[in-house]
Amino acid sequence: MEFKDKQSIYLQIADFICEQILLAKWPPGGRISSVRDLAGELEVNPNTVMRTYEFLQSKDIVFNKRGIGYFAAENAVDLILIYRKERFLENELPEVFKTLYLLKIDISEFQSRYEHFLSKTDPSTH
Amino acid sequence: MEFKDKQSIYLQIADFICEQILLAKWPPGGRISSVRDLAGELEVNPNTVMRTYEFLQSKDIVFNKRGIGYFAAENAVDLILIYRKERFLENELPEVFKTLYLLKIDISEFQSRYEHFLSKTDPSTH
Amino acid sequence: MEFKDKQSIYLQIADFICEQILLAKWPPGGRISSVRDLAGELEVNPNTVMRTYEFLQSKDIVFNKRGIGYFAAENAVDLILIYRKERFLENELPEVFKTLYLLKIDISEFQSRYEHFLSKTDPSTH
Amino acid sequence: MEFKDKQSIYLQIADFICEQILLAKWPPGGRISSVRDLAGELEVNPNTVMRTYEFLQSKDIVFNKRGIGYFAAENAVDLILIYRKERFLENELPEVFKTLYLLKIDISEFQSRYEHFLSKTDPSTH
DNA sequence: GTGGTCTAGACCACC
DNA sequence: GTGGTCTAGACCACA
Repeated sequence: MEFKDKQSIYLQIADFICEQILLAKWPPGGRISSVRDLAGELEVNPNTVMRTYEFLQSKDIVFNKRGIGYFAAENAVDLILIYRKERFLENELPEVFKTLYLLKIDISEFQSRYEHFLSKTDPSTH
Repeated sequence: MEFKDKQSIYLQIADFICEQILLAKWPPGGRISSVRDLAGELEVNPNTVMRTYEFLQSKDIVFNKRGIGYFAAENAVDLILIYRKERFLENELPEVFKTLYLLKIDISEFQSRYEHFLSKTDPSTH
Repeated sequence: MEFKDKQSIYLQIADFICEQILLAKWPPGGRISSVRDLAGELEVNPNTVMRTYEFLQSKDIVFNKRGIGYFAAENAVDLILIYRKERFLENELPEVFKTLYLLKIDISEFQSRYEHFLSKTDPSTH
Repeated sequence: MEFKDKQSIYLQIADFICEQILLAKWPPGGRISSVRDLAGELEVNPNTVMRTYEFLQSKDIVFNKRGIGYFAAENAVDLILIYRKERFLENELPEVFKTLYLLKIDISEFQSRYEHFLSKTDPSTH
């Protein structure tokens, strides 16, 4: 996994984990990778993964069983959707709207670009 | 002016200045606020504004007349449009698409929210 | 049985066993639950119960007959009282006093809460 | 400052800071020690203090001004009182009551010990 | 094996 | 100067 510079690695890992859960690759209630395993897989320091897990635990998206490991919460999908939707609608979307407006990008151009994106990502919809 | 945590203050100020120019509130070729004035107005350290001006100068959007002050470039609007459009299409838009997809936000919901945004921002279009 | 995060599980089980003995639910000199049974009942790993028994054995509160099982010591009640009283007066009480002082909780409030606690726990005193 | 073994250092530092604020030694709204300074003073690693500050920030007890430092929140005293009172009433007090009951410690003995504690801590009340 | 904490030291962006 | 992040490596308690 490659990381971007603009955001801290441990938050990028958090987003990655949330996506795995949203896409049902990691089942709610199930055990998730151990700190050391995930660190090895992503080629980062275990402390960095630890930070990610602490962050997600503070949001109740994952929880810990002592000596056993971390687990995705049963309602993890809902919590992630709430958390990301809030972040998106409150912070990101207004910025996008402002930029569309300032750059005079038409909604139809936006739409056609989105359809192009979809056709690459999720061919099943076509 | 309030600043967000996720992005550095000097870049947020740079965006603010670009918007003023795009919206024709600060005319191309005209003198822009002095470092000291703008710092006082935005309640930030003058060094921070200085950094913003240096950043914009490196992009040729503003220039400096020694001892007099900073001025918006004649072609500032074009430069800003190029700069922001590139940033938007390359970096921001893919993220937005991914989020729309993950959160299952429909394009029609996006569109109606955008129209609502427009009606608040620019009543002249209605 | 639910366990708290702040203290290790095997010590919480030790306290649980001591309470059973103090409350005369497990008679001194009598056989106590097998490691396997108690582990099943509390839904923990047998190793964890094993550790509890070893800990209590090191304090002479329980002892082991090889091949038969664990037994509460004849003088278990006295030992537990000495052990817990020491821990309480030396460690816990000073912390409680400090908190009462910092939070400005009056002794009368403390007392009324204690009476409420007693009326729930041990109705025979009323 | 000396630390106990049973609780992690960064949480002990958090309690220490809260006490400073409760005792009005660190004024609400005022700047608190920088990460490095406090680390040097307490003779711990800066990362450890950093963790404390992150923890307190997550509870809104302190906040950060970028590049300037950490500040105690204006309503820090209230937040600390709420936080500690909740922790005390929900977790610690029931344990104390149970112990008083199990060890058959009389409330009058508790009270006299508390008065002795007060006379050492806060002579002004006598 | 699991997580949790701490240290040491580095580098960075930012004010 | 400030905080923020990351790495490396160590040690510990716990299951």
